[in-house]
Amino acid sequence: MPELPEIETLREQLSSKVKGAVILESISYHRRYNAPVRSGAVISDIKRRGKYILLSIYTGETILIHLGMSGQILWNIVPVDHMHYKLVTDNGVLYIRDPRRFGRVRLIYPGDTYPATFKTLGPEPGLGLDTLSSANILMKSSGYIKARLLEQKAVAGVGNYIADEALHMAKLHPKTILINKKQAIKLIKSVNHIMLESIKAGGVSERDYLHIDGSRGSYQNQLKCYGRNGLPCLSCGNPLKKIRVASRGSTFCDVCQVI
DNA sequence: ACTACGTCCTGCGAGC
DNA sequence: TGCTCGCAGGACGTAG
Repeated sequence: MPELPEIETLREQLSSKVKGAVILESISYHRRYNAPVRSGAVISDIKRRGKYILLSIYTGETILIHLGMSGQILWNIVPVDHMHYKLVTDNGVLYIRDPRRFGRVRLIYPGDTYPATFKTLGPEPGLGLDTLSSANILMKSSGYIKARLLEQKAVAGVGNYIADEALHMAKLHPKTILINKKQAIKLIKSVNHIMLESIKAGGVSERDYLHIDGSRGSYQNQLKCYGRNGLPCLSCGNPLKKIRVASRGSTFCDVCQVI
């Protein structure tokens, strides 16, 4: 959390606010969140890659934002605590609140290298996703299937809830190692479907995640697996179980989801 | 080149 | 009631 659907929702919401806005001040309250952009710089565009938000500036710099697991972006709402960054523009103020401080803000200059994960990041989800290509990437990787999804090489932006939901939809146990092509394609299609549905619902506001106006997403109401440990599986009624896979909590149905 | 693991962090709920 | 403990979890640095 926040995963790709949450970040995409924030990007959409910020788009009309920041495009063309003139930056007046960029203030860092913690070294992890720092983008020393000069006053007067104009934001030309807002993009997203995986779970990153990229604010492009006309002169070529990019403000790179990652929200870690508890980060929030608020527009014209001053956080009461855990405020680590503020971007003042002539159109409003962008605040970053992040209780666990796993997030990051940095300024990329033209010619600078992006974080290492950008190199291995897989394709973006969407109606045009090449499911066969992503399935092949998934089949070439090794280890537990849950860990392989979280590597984000087959599809970018997968986090823990999307991985758990997709594995449940594709009826695969998180500790599955061997999968055939049919299973791989089904899993990729599940990932893509869940991401698109979650974007439609404005993401999951289960814990920290909020929209830029402080309102909540609603996809948490459609989760069939994640966060439902002990509750009945919505497919078969069997109580869902929780185990640790790749150092992460993994909720699954040991009747529906087989290795 | 690859994989695996420790690190960063605070809030909250479980258990004693 | 009040304490401690463990978990929540994405990305990155480093070790092997």
